[in-house]
Amino acid sequence: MNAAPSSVVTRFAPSPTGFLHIGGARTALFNWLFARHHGGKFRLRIEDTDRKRSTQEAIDAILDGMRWLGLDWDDDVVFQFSRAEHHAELARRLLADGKAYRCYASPEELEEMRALARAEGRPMRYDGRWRDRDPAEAPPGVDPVIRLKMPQAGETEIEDLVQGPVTVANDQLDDMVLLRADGTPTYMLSVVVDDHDMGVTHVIRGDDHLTNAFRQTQLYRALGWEPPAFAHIPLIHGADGAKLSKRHGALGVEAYRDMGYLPAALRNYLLRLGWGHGDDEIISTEQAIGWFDLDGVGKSPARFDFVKLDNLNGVYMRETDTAVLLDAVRPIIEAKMERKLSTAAAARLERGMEGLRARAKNLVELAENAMFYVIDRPLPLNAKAEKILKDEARQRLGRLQAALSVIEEWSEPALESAVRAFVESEGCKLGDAAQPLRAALSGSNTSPGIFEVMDILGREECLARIADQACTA
RNA sequence: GACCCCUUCGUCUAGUGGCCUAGGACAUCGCCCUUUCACGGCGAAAACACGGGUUCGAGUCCCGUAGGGGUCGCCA
Repeated sequence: MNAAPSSVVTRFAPSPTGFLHIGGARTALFNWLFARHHGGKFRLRIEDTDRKRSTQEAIDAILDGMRWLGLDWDDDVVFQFSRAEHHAELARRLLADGKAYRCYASPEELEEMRALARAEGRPMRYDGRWRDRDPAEAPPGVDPVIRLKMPQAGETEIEDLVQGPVTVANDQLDDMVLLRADGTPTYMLSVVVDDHDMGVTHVIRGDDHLTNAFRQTQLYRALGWEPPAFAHIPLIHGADGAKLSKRHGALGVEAYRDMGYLPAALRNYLLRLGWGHGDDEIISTEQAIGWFDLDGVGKSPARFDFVKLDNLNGVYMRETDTAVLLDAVRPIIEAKMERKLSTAAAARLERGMEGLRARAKNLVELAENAMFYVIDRPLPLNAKAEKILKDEARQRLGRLQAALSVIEEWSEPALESAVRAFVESEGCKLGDAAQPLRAALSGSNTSPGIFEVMDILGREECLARIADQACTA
């Protein structure tokens, strides 16, 4: 299980109590990038020691989210719970070595301790009452927890790769629980042992773990191990600067997928949240791997901005192959229609993709904008189209229908010159013909270029759609 | 409350003592392109939290204040 000490090993270690949320996704991305940049390993560990809250659905959601984001991991996924016996064993070893002790304080006692500390304005810590007490004084019938004997004087310093040197006085750190009364290991013990056993060299995680790093450093030392390098990245905040909540976008990555975002765009966005490389904004994954480093990570929390994500996603939409887009958008369309696309409709969709993708900022919007290519007549008109199709416009459409029906070659240039000639003869502006045409053909006031639309729809369908709206009286 | 951390345009950021008259991007506003909507082009407005030092010189270093965040579980 040990990796060569010289090469970089990072890990992402979510607890499967919910989906892979956006903050976790960024943490995973940074770990992945750092490992790939150094040609090291990126490993995945599921911290499922909380049996009451861990679920298989959450595990699946996290794995799916990682795959969707394109963050592949090395080696097998480690399930922390499966290693519990090993963790417990190390706690007992610490006990035998005199580096840990049994504590018989009841939950009620601890609560009193906290209440008292709060009342006196002191930090709320366990007072170490069983640290040096004779085990013979143990109350009968109480299962003890095992606590680590933390140093009581001096200070602990960590050289954080993002935060810089951070020091805390050891009297701020209480004797943490290693093994619960029921004999199961706590998170603090499990992370340290697993990170060590997995050969993790760099622990890159959220800022909320910074204070844990001090206690974990002491545990490493008690165990006789060298602590890994730490990098605590700032948390992501909501648009209003407050902690990210669901309302702010603290959603699972699958929610972003369902909203029509492209994984490459989300990756780019997340990368730029708290990390920068000069003036670069659009950064490919290859470039990100080449450029990523920890000292480019900022120290202050960043706010999540959907508007910028939308813009970035639009950029990626325009750069993505139409074939890829087609595959992604087709199921969305078929779900909307509740049936499969006919061959003819699929062909139109394919041809229309180029013009469509430039106008959509996400896949959902792309699907919506593409609907007119695949639905059957008569087309429903939206309010704007309805407004365009006044009597005058409908009559003009009737005359245009006649002009178009005799056209020899149904191609973009031929269509354009035919419409322009028609406009000439009508003595109106191009828009006076193009907009009614657009409304009749797409059922909306916006669409890709009208001649492109006509070409893709084909003569028969166009003429029929125009006839549906035209007034020949 | 205690401890730790943070603070450049509305937002993400560049900036590591003189290159800063503080740069880029998104958003906003104007103009151009244009059959619509996007895209694109050009331009505008917009920030060093505040107060003290240090220095010939500070956005960059130090101290304080204010504001924000994180942590204080037999959760992870």
